[in-house]
Amino acid sequence: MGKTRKALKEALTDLILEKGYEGVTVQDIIDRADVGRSTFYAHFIDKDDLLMAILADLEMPGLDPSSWKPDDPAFGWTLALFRHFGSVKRLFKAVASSQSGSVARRETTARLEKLAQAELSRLKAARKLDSFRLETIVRFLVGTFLGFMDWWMREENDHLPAEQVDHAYRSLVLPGLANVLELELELPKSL
Amino acid sequence: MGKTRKALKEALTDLILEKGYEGVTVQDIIDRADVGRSTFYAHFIDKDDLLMAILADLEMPGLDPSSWKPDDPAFGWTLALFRHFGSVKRLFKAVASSQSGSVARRETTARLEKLAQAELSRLKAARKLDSFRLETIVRFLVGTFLGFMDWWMREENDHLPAEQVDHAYRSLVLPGLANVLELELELPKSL
DNA sequence: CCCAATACCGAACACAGTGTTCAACAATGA
DNA sequence: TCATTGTTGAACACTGTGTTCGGTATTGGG
Repeated sequence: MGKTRKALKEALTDLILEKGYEGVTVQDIIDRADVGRSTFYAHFIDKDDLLMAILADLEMPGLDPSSWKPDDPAFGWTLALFRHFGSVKRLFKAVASSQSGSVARRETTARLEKLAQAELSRLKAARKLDSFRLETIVRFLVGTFLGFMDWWMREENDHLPAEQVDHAYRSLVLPGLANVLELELELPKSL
Repeated sequence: MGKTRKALKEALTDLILEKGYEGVTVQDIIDRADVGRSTFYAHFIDKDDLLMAILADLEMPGLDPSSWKPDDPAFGWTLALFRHFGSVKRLFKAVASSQSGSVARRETTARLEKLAQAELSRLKAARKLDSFRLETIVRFLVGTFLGFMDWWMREENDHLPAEQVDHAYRSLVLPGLANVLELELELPKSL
């Protein structure tokens, strides 16, 4: 069941971590995976396609808006999100860090924006917002989230527990949200 | 006075806006600039080098931390910063948008981080912070700033006045800052 | 005005990487 | 067993990079 595919995905994952997505050539990948050149192209259209396949392994199980209850605390799921990405750290670093291919970054951004959008429309406060302001807020939430992820994934910080990252995220991001939504949120202090 | 250099810089600026940095070839540039191939390499090492030269035109005059008074309002200069980048919109889009070459993006980030760092160390509140927390906050400030810039520079939004962008930035970002620094800031409401 | 320094030109080249093709070989399983 | 499916690697055409070099403009100081 896809031994070659798996070998190729692992090879690219490793190589990205070693020298960055741009620096990896198809030759590097097939050498590392010990696979023939034509075999690579039998499985994937190109390097980007392989990257997308790796990205597909980065599912976000359980982070499904349809499972949210109407009276869950606002943005209570950010910790689960950090935890999830933390559990696939290696993959995330290789695939969605700001250094990697921008294809994967866009994909991840799009998924997170859906999540944020769903949450905002769940809160009654969002009704007051026109689509313009709503888009601004969604971008803010997702942009800062990925910013924290990038920071977390750096060598110096990747030992930190998801709880601490989430705490920092909430202390810095949620107050702004509460401000513009005129909403009461539980705000962690102190960092 | 560098007529050829200027032609090359303008050519690349145009071309980035048309098809993105990655998609532009040296051939494209010299065709557009009507310059010989070897002439290009007589002036610049490669495409990245030319990009850096363009970046150098993106100075931030007057945004010099040494000119700040001790009792200026905290982060009072963000509007000036948005105004400045707005005035070189075309250049910024070509050079420092997240779609362009990451070289320039890193440069710009580094410059802004210095600015934020200077401001935080000016505020007494920063003394309470260890370097770890300080770095977190700096990254938050700069990350969000560039996030707002990217958003502003999009086709649909680039008609907005700097004041409105700055207002949105301050409403969303400063509350978080006030929270973790336990600081009183003038917070704009509403978005 | 002259002419030498400097800037520019463009063709040709070596090189690296991409993506395709093809004939042959290997593995597998009904 | 044998047909299917997966794999191999060499050869190829192609695009783009960066260098070299002989020759041609431009230009500014004497």
